[in-house]
Amino acid sequence: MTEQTTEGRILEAARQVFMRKGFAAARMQEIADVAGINKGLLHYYYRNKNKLFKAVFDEAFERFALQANTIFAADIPLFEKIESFVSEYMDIMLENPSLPAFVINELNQKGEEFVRGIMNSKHRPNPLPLIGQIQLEVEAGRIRPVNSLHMMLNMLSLCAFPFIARPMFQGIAQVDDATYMKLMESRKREVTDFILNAIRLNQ
Amino acid sequence: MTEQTTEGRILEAARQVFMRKGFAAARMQEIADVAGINKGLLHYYYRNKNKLFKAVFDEAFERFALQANTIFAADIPLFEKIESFVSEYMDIMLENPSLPAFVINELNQKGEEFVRGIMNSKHRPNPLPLIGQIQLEVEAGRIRPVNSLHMMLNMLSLCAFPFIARPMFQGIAQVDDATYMKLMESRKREVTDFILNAIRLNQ
DNA sequence: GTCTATAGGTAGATAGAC
DNA sequence: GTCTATCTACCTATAGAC
Repeated sequence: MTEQTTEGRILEAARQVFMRKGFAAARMQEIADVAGINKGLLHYYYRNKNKLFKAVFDEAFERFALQANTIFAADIPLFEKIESFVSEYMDIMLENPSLPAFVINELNQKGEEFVRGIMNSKHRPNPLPLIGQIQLEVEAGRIRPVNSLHMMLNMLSLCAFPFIARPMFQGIAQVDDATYMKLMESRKREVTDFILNAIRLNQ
Repeated sequence: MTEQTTEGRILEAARQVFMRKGFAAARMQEIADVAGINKGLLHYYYRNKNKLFKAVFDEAFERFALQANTIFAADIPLFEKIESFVSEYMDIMLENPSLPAFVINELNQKGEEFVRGIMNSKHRPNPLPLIGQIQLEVEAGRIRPVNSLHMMLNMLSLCAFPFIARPMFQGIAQVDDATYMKLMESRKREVTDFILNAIRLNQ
């Protein structure tokens, strides 16, 4: 799967290094080493560290936002939507376990300006369709009277947190990487049931 | 509330800068400026950047672990424990909103060695009492048959994630700092109900 | 396009005067 | 204890040969 073009190999190497170290601790030299090319070439393709980082970050962020928005806006019943959100969202993270922490960390450390730039991009997350749908179900009395904003936050929290807090979790639970992955796999069913039970009315 | 001793003012300044920028992006010069002292003094009190950072991080981590462990091990019924955990844990974070993201970010970026050191410390988080208690309730048939490890993860996720993902959340929901804080305050009740409803048996 | 060499700037840390 | 001055190392970025 190694990229063939130099530009592609640089981007792939940058992904690795930026995700592991974060922007501030990442070194252009290390990216060049991982890519197996000379440091000067990084500046030939991407003028400076910031632009290289932005290329990596934007791609990572959009992958998440796009997938999420597709599910948020899908025209299916709420319970099905919750199930597909949890399952599909956790699948993306399982394929790319360090991506969520990377995005969150950088949003926390870069300044407000950076965050504003991201949030004004075309592919920003837009949970409004889901929030509206939850509200409708509440008003129709078909689920418990939950606050729709908090409800959406709950869904995100339950899916994403275990990946973001992975080092802490593995440290506490004393599990190796393979076990951790299996736990995340089984978590899809567990979280779906948890959410559905929380909002289902007693029949 | 300004610290009187020089050492105290250094530590307070280091807290501010490290929490906002993270270890790698934090500058000793900025810490000195915030503390209103000379850069050389930082090295007089704390030999180097690493030691100063460790002083800040350890204190932050232990504050969280200690409070959590107290609740985890309390000898009270599960439903009360959930309620007090959510309420008290979110209170700590409300008093110190950038602390959870700081701890998580650094655990993600520093190497395995660092994480191992933290997790072997005396005051590491120990959720075993809570996990055992959940398991007992399940076996006794008093709550739904949830997986106790995931259940504990759910509690942590619902409380901590909104603070860790705060920039993203505020960006998406377009809310200012004051509104955000009010939302987190109301979230205590919302999350408690959410969890209890998820595990309560239909009577 | 890709390399070598190096400029230019900055960070952490130390030495030594007061 | 606190400051000034400075050393050394490293990092980003550029210039220029091939």
